[in-house]
Amino acid sequence: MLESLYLNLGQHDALSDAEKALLAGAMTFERHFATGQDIVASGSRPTYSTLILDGLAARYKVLENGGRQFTSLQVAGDFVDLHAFLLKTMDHGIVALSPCHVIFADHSRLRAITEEASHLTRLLWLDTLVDGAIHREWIVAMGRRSKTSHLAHLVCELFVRLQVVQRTNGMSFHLPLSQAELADVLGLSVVHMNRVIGALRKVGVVNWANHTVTILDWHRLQEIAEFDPTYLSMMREPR
Amino acid sequence: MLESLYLNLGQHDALSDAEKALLAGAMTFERHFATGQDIVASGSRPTYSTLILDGLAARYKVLENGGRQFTSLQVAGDFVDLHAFLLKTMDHGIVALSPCHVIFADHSRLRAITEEASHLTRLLWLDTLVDGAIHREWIVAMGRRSKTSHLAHLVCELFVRLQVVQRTNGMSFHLPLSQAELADVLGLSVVHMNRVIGALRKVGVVNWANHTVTILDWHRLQEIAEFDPTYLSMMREPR
DNA sequence: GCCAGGCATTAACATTTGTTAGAGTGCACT
DNA sequence: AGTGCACTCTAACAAATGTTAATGCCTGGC
Repeated sequence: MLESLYLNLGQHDALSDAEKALLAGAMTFERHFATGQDIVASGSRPTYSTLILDGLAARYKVLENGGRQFTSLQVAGDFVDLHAFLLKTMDHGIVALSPCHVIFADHSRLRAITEEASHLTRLLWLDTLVDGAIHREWIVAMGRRSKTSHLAHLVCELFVRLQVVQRTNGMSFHLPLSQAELADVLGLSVVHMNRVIGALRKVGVVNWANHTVTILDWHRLQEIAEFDPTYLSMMREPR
Repeated sequence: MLESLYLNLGQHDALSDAEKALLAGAMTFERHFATGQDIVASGSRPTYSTLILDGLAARYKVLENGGRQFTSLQVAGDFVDLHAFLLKTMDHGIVALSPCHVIFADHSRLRAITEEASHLTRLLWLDTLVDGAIHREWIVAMGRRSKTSHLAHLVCELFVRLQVVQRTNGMSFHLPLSQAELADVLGLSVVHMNRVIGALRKVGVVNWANHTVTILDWHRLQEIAEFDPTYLSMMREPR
């Protein structure tokens, strides 16, 4: 059940069986969310953190003019709101972008982990630090990359992250995002989003149809994106 | 010496004297950096984390075309690279934007804190989570705010953060950033940065001269920015 | 099979933002 | 006082991006 979490945390450092048991023991009940449903509401003060077992979700903020911006995409094995364990109040919402199967980890049990299992605590902390590293990469992409490069970077990042939790299929992966939703990731209008996707298709490095992305030329895609996976900390080493 | 750190961490939850002593015990030597010097190099693997005692620094990445993007601004009381304690490898650089007085905290002693002081560990973790929350707010600003609103938001954020560590003077604060550097924060060209600053000046909510920002109409500035400080977690509560 | 609704795509035009170039300003150094 | 330099500010034009609107395609419900 928690395989994807073990794969996600375990990519950074070895996870012992005892630690896996502690994580499993922190879990409470499961739940399914339909596409478009809010998994966590902005302004709420959750007493548990949500782990995605399967599906795609996103953090987002909505502005007064109605504009929406996604600040992260979350896949299987990701805690969507582990930060709320200490931040307490959600300053943004989390929405299901596909049918999502999730399980909730109780904050009081996470707290017990911080008191009794320092190595596991560091791994959970690290998980939120990688989140932050991804945020920084998005800031760079939004500020200084061309839009084509930004999109290419997103494809690279998602491919690598999905590969860790075994949700890729060869060089393909499922990306159930409409162009309007993608526009809310890159901060573009829908029309321009369409142009940018067209441009990336035109260079021939990806095939993008039916919500499935197939990478045709990984090397060239990585070049266009200037993608360097260092920020994902995928090296297994003592933490 | 560590007053600004105590103020920064202590805004979220009470810091005991014992915890202050643990923090002080983690510190090793101090150092001064001149404006423009790199405090931490991209790609390095530091064995200590850097706390700013005074000055302004920034995290940044440089792209192949020479473009630079700042991903955060760090003020007194901030650890600029606490994340490197667990991420290990720096995927970005940190540069001094003013003369910086810093002190280094040894990673082995931080590790000891995670093993012996769970509440303090949570506060340090929280510190990095607030970092992440600020990143998300920047993503929203870059993607969906007008440039004027983005700039106004930055001014609000810096004012509030500097107030916590007592680096404001009434409604003024020192902001030693050239327009070119500011452009690397917002992801704009220098020319357009100049236009945007002009626009914010024109509405009359700030006075901006000699690297000093004075907020003339806080209420209106906050409105332009749609600034909601929730993300900074400034409420003191058990963590 | 027909229809309604969501989504992708394109066109025409408006607005924002970037680029290049140059003028003005203040300050450190001689 | 004169010079050089970094920074601010402006102008003119080019390129990127947004807006509005329309078209076509697919799919689920009937």
